[in-house]
Amino acid sequence: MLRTQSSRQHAANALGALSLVVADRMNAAVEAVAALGPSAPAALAALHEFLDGGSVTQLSSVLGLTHSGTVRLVDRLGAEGLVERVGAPDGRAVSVVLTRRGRRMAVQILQAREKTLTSALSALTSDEVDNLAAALDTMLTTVTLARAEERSAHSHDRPQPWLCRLCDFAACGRSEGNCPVNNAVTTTNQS
Amino acid sequence: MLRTQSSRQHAANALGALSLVVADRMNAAVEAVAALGPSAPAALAALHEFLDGGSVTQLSSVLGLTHSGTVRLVDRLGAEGLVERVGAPDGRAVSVVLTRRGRRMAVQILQAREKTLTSALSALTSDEVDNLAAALDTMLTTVTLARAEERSAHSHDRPQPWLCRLCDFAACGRSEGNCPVNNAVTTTNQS
DNA sequence: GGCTGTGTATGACTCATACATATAAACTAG
DNA sequence: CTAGTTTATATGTATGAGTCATACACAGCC
Repeated sequence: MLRTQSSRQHAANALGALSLVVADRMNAAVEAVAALGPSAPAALAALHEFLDGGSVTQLSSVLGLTHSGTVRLVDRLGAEGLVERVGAPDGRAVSVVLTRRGRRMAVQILQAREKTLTSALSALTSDEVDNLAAALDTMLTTVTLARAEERSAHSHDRPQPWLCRLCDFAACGRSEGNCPVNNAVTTTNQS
Repeated sequence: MLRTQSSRQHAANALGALSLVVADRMNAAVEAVAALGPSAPAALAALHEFLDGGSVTQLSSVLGLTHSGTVRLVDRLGAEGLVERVGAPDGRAVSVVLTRRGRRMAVQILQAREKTLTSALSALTSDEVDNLAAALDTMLTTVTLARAEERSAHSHDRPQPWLCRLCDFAACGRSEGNCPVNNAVTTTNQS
């Protein structure tokens, strides 16, 4: 039926517009907090959430940057007193740890992000939010699987940035098994 | 009730993650087509959809670039044979028009965008899509109004990029009055 | 015909990133 | 125990998109 077709098209278009504007607003809110390059907020959030004390290489793969790009980024963050390089047990590796300022800033970043997101939801009723959440989870699963497939199909192209960058792990419900992204990747053993 | 609260938080987080990944994928799909800078696809789409023959200044405000940045962009697009500068009736102005190649590329860009978006929707039933579309429209209205308010509040900061860049006007239903963004701005006389 | 505003282009610079290479530490083989 | 290989980080150089300040070109008005 034609109605279904055009309805899907309208939904697709609205999804594109909303994704663009929400991502724009998140990035703007988040860069206002940490105004070093586009990757800096994601780096701080990642360190705060699960990577504190990690290596530069780990950080680079999370951000989808080259190693050298990540080195420069850590340099900038270090110059602002947001992170520190400390020696790792492995002599050649480096542990990147958040300073107190860095952690505060990471928290601010996550709060700014959440503020823009809840504001977008503000006109929806609780029921609508629940329905929306279900659809979002389904779509996240779909997209996560699609990404994994693309990556394994032609692995020559550049590393993809981490899908959950800027996520708030507590809100996402990862530890309770409610994160669709995490569930999708673990069932197909992708990182 | 706590359940509602945490449910909203989960929804917000999922919205952030999905927006980020969908925007990433759109941009990736679209930059693969036109590998000139991040703004090039949006410029071609805008010219194709509604701005063909427009001036550099108009383009710059649509893209949220400075005028000079837009001049460089038009230079690049021109060097690739995607657009042409032709004299406008006003001697100082310049009409930026798509070449045949440029228009083809714009169409490809919109198709690539639509492909990533429908793929994200693919696991949803028709009913779910309809519900989702309603929620998306509501959220688009909310966000559009929030943007307009911010813009009027402190108009000193840099121009915001156009919310509907990369939109497919046919799919969005703008001409039938179904575009929530357009409806929101016209009721508050913003552009 | 000379001002004043509007539209476009150019030059010098910034900044984040990539690419290629260098250094240094750890593992492994003989 | 020394030599070669792998892994991790750092640096030098280049690129490319964008900004700011400015210059140039035309239009309308007095």
